[in-house]
Amino acid sequence: MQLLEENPFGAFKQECDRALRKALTQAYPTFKPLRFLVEPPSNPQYGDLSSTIGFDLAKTFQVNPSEAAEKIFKILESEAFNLVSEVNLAGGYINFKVNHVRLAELTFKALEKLEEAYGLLKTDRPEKIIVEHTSANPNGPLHVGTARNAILGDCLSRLLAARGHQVRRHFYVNDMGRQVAIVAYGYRALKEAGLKLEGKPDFKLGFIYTATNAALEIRRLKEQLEQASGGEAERLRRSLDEYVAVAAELESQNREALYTIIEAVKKDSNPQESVDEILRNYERGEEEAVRLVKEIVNLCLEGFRETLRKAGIGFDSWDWESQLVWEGKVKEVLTRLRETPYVKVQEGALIFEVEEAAQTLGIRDKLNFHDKLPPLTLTRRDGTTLYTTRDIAYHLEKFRWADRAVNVIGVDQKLAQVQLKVALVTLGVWKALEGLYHCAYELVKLPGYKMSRRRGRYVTFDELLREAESRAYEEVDKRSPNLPREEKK
RNA sequence: GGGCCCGUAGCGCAGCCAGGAUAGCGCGGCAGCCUCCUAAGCUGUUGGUCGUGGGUUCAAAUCCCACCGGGCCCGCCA
Repeated sequence: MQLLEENPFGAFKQECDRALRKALTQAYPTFKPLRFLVEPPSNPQYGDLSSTIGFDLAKTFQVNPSEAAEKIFKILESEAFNLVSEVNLAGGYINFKVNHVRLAELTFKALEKLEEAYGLLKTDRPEKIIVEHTSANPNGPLHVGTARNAILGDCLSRLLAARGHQVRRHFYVNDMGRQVAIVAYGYRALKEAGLKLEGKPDFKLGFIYTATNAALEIRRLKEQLEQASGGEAERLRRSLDEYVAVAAELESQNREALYTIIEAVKKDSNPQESVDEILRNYERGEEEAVRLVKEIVNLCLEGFRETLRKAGIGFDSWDWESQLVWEGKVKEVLTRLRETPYVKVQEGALIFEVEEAAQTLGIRDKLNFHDKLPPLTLTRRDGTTLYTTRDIAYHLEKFRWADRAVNVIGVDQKLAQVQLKVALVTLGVWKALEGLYHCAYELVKLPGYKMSRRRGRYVTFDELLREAESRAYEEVDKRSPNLPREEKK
């Protein structure tokens, strides 16, 4: 018997449970226990496993708990046990003690047989699971927020794999966002000026992003200020001051690069439009835009990979958002959703009535969302798609292979994840109802410091790793000062 | 305004869904342990009004209600 060979304590537990069930069919044949009847007691002095069966019986049959327990206990006394060394009665409780000699013997045998796999109980029903995690925007280095995501996702993947599931780790490359287009704008300006930055690629791009964003914001705010007055002007001025401060900080890092970008924005008659143009051209698959954006995204991912390697985190697949769009998967989703009765056109935009869909499909109370579900905008008035719309296409792809898709994403995305689930079920992917799992985590908050990607204020994952390493070194050095330098890690 | 999540030892958390015995774990603190192989370790110990107040129950950290404190969401953003 496998349980005995691989999980001796589990066998002990099963033995107790079975004996109790057998006794129950004799003493209380109508009683139907719904879960495991034994659990570890609050205090080990009572035994190794314990059952509160007396109290459960007392409730259903209106009897005294200790009497009910005693009735069961009397039957157990004549039971021939293998791993149980002692059964005792204590009020409504029945406690079991394990035969330690036998258990130890079996445990050592199991260790010999399983070696490192000991204790990792395999599931009876292995599933194909895609864990999507990290998925950071490729416009700067990974920071402590995305680090939390990466570590969580990687741990979860390892646990699921250890359980015997078929796990694939995916990174969703968000290359169609406005943020990437902003980096592309600044990157192009530097390239045209023949300027090359030094350093780790994702850090370089992080600088370019923040600098370009600041330059664009400063110009936009100045233009708006010319026509504003009163409180509105005050608000704009405050915002402007902030970005000027950001620019001043960047100036101390790389003055030449910053001014090259500012000059480019100054010369541009409509820089915002230029950014949008890059975005549009990229979405269209226009050659030059594709070359530019792909170049910077690949550079950024190179930086990500280096950081993640240091943390021992790897991926099986890097899924590009653009691929979904260019292959027509997003269009297909829209076509199929339009055929459902839940999608309507509102002022030119395509709206998916999520609440209505959930109710009609009868999945409303399986969503764990108790407020009215707001509608989801699938396309803007100009026909362009939104993030969640592309995410629907992405998850359709995931579920072609996977039984389950786990998304490690911050709690702030809760609603979007529910909307995504409803959309998937609407498109007939019923396994998404149980299989799409949002592994939500709280956003990282640093005391007295507000992180902001746009303002270039963030603590990077690399810094965190360096800090962890140096603190570990310090600690080891303190405790054993005479060891050689290889004591690192 | 509506909804969701969180509040348990100095810090980080488990236990709550399916209520039971003296509320656990890690870190930290404190006290010990190296004339030989990893002390990068081990042993012991300290430490809690389970956010507050009601209610249900023989029994509440656990269920119900109210309140307090913190976070999040309710975009033609991602």
